[in-house]
Amino acid sequence: MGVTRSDLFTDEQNKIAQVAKGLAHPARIAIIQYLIKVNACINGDLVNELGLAQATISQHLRELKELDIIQGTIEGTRISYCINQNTLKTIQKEFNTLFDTASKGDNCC
Amino acid sequence: MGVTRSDLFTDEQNKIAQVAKGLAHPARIAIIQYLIKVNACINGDLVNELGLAQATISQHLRELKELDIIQGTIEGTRISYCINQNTLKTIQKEFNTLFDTASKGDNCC
DNA sequence: TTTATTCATTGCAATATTACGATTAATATT
DNA sequence: AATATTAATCGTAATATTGCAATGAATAAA
Repeated sequence: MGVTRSDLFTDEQNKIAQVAKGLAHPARIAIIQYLIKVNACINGDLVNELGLAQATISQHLRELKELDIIQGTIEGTRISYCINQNTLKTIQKEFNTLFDTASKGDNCC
Repeated sequence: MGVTRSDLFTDEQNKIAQVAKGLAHPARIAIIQYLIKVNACINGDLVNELGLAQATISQHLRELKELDIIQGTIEGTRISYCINQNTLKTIQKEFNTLFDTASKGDNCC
């Protein structure tokens, strides 16, 4: 065990959970917020900004990149990272869909 | 290591990450969706619905309860669970705040 | 060419999460 | 009282995540 039984759930449920997992670390929230603020930056900037080791930042960036929340452009020895606004908009819609249906029901117990 | 350095981040960043972590499992998404659909249900209903063991469902319910996303009312030997709509609305606002600022900037790299 | 800069990757240790059987506690039912 | 139902909790195993030092690869600068 220790492994999520994703076979038991719908693609939609797995997808939302996966995105939520991508947002489930304050460093990754901080990276997203910083990228929104400065539009684009490199790994080294985030190391200074967040105070985590370079390898750790790199790991968080990879996770965000795998979810297509950010993208990177090679510039010599540097890689310029930025937000993928389309993905973020899609995620926002998915969360809102989940939340909106809740406010329609009667209250409860 | 293996422990999140939450001291490095703002309360807001930690809070959003914590909520995201609560949503970061398909079973918990499924529980939320099911509760929205049927308004209220008990642990046993979710065991049948999701196909996970009773102890596992109980664990997921506790996590959702700790985040105040759901609440439970004791009814004899049963506990009736339901969505806490206020919390869900607050969460929705927090996520939208995070995402909305992103669409204002220039695109990027 | 040598050195510096930048970042991904690897390997490891510490901790967290997921899942479930077994047990316990509490209330209903007979 | 004895039994059934329901769900929390405990203990344990398997796996995932977090963090960092060290290394490697790639380009830039001297």
